[in-house]
Amino acid sequence: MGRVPCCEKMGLKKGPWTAEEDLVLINFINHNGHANWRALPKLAGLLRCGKSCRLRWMNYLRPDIKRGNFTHEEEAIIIKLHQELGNRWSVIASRLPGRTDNEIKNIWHTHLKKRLSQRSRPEPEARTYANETSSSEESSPMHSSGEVSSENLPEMDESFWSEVFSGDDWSATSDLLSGNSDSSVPLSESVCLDEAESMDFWHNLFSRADDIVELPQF
DNA sequence: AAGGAAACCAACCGCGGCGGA
DNA sequence: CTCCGCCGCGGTTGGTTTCCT
Repeated sequence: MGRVPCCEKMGLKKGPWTAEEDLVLINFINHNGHANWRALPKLAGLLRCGKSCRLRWMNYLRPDIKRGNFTHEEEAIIIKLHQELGNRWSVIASRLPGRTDNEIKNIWHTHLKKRLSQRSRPEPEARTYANETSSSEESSPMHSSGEVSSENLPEMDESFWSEVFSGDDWSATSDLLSGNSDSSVPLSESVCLDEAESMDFWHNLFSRADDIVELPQF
């Protein structure tokens, strides 16, 4: 008896999501919604458990997610709400539009908790999160919340996609995207994006993927 | 330049709550 | 009323990246 662990079934994939899995999930949800997470991976043709799909969507792929650094205002809200609510991350997240409970939880454990505990002491560290956030806008592209304008992005027309998604050969696509392909220039190299740009690149990409990538037949 | 330590964060696990049968 | 299945939540892990010595 007992609950069957969600990924215990044979053949279900675990670990980091690939770009093509993301696309399949996004396309499926865009077309069909996510009324039933349990059934979704099967219908979408993903070798993932529903839980994993839900987590990926909720924490990373949702279009309304705000990426990038937390502002001081957001941090203050988190601290305040945590004082009021404790570890009720989903409630806290609901008060911060665009932020996920997972993200808030991570920020809390990695920065805010530490900072609060150090508050009574001076901060000798050269590299504190406060320093990062205060300087991020101007100095750190990785953490910048600034937008990468679409004109900076590579043109993603049909030929781009036909190159990236050549038929049903997803592994080749993966190789191309990850730069493992020895037969062509890796995408990451050819477009020379830093991390923040990549993020926007993928957001742009996802928003346009609908028109280009066919859903698996089911 | 290299190796170790610390930081970061995506993803997994397991439990509790809720709703339908 | 009870059981069962699903969803959502919070805690935790582990791989990767960055920093420090």
